[in-house]
Amino acid sequence: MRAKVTIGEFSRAAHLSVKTLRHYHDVGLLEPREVDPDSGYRYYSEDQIPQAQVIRRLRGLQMPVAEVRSLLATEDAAVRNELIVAHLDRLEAELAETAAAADALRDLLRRPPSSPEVEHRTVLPTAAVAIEATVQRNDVITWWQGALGELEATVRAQRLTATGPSGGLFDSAIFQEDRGSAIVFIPVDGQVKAIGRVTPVVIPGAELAIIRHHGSLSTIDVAYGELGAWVMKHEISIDGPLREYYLQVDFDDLRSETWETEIGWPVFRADAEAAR
Amino acid sequence: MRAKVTIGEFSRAAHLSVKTLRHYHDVGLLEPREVDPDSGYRYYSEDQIPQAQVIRRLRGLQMPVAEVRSLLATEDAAVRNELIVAHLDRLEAELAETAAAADALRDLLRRPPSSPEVEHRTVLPTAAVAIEATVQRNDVITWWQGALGELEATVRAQRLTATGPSGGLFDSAIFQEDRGSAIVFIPVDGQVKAIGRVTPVVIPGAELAIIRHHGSLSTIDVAYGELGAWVMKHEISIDGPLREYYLQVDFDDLRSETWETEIGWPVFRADAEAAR
DNA sequence: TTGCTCCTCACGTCACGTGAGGTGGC
DNA sequence: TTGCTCCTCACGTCACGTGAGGTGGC
Repeated sequence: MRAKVTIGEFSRAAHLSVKTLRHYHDVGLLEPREVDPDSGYRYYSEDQIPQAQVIRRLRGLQMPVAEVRSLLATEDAAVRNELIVAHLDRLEAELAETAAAADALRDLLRRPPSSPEVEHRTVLPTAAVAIEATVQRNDVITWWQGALGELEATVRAQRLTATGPSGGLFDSAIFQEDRGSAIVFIPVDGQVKAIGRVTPVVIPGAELAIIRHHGSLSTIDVAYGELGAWVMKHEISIDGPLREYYLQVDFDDLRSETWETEIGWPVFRADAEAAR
Repeated sequence: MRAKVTIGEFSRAAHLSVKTLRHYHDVGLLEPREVDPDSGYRYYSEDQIPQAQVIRRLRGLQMPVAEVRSLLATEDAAVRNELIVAHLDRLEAELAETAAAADALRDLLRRPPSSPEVEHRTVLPTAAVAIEATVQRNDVITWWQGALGELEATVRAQRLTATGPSGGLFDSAIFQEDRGSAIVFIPVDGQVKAIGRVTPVVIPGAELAIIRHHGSLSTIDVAYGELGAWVMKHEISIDGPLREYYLQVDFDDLRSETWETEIGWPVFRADAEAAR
């Protein structure tokens, strides 16, 4: 025995508003079992309630409607559950991120205003193995981790010798337009075979203003801000990719306090300006 | 010495996209220090970077733009920091909520499909002390906790005797339109003085289909669904407020497994239908 | 002078909510 | 029959992103 009920009644049992149910019909997320062709009245069946509840739960956990829909289209219940659990795991990681960001902000508020120590450096062209890609701002960190891992594996496999710390070049467009070119590299000596995404390159030389960031990468934006302010104040900023050098790393924990990172900002006439 | 820089350069140092900076100008969240009246070019000052960074952090923590703006308008730095810390605390509570919701969903997926035990009950009109209000869906739980607390305090203060478990009446509109009337009550004997929000009322009688929900209130929607499906299937659902009775409570922890709650759904002709 | 940077609209996105104006069902 | 429920537009909200078409500065 299966009853058809109006949208209002279904709304009460599913704990979804009438407006929301109509919206879910429009976008094909939850279709009423029957629609009266004359009146347009939607009729739901009592056995659609569990479905509606799962939708409500997933939306409550910020899963996008499109994702919920494709998830529910999955026939195999086991696969479906796996997808949900995968989302929950991602969510958990995000929660940890947010909690860390909150901590970082609390720290920031307590931090005394520091006068940054900025150093000038002339960097010469350097042979290296590198991975390059066009990345979205939000994907940078994930991409960067994977790419550095692949580079290190390649260096080990080909028995190359690193001639300096690993680093990265980040196109301004990544910050200005949320999308741009990025390169990570490890300087090496000798003959390199291109494998996978890894290619031999020469990292171009540059005049850089350099600041050192101690600790978690989640607060590196502060160092960027200090360095940016400094080069602006001295009116020596020029266009070009921003650089990072990873002096002390801990790839297992990006929020570890053991990280030591240098940030380089392209400038001109370093020597003349340094005397100011 | 204070330099004026273009939007693009400021963007790199602040790690905010050019589009975002223009948007923040439009909505008055972060105004450039200077705007060229001819070209419309925006010029930022290097000393605006810390401000931009705080904005970026707060937005990263989902603080609405309007809230960020009013926060930054606060002159007193100590007050400002307090507001931020308050937001972080709220956020933390939300994170815990989300984590619990994720757990609840995992449970839901593991739960075997139960055949709900539904009972019919004729409830007689009952004298009670009560608090009533028009509530938004999102505020229901907060309101409900406060109101029940106030009721209990009143019962103790006036040395009244509870004649049954506390309960609530929730207008359908709360679920159907996200906003409606809600009442919480404690049945009592004897003379009652109206104090604060508390008034003496008679809770109307009703024919109810009742289901019992064991454990955390965060999964009570499942019980609502089961009960709703049951009354729909038996075609005896009628309009009227949904009811709850709190048999075992633990106000310190809404997610405690010790909660015992009855949900009542208005129905008609309970006896005739019960025979089906 | 070229090419890059900056500008202003206007519209799109996401997941609904709001409200007007009207009809259907018990 | 009344009043409640349901319907369909069309537009609003929030925080930007996208893209067209055009101008300014080194």
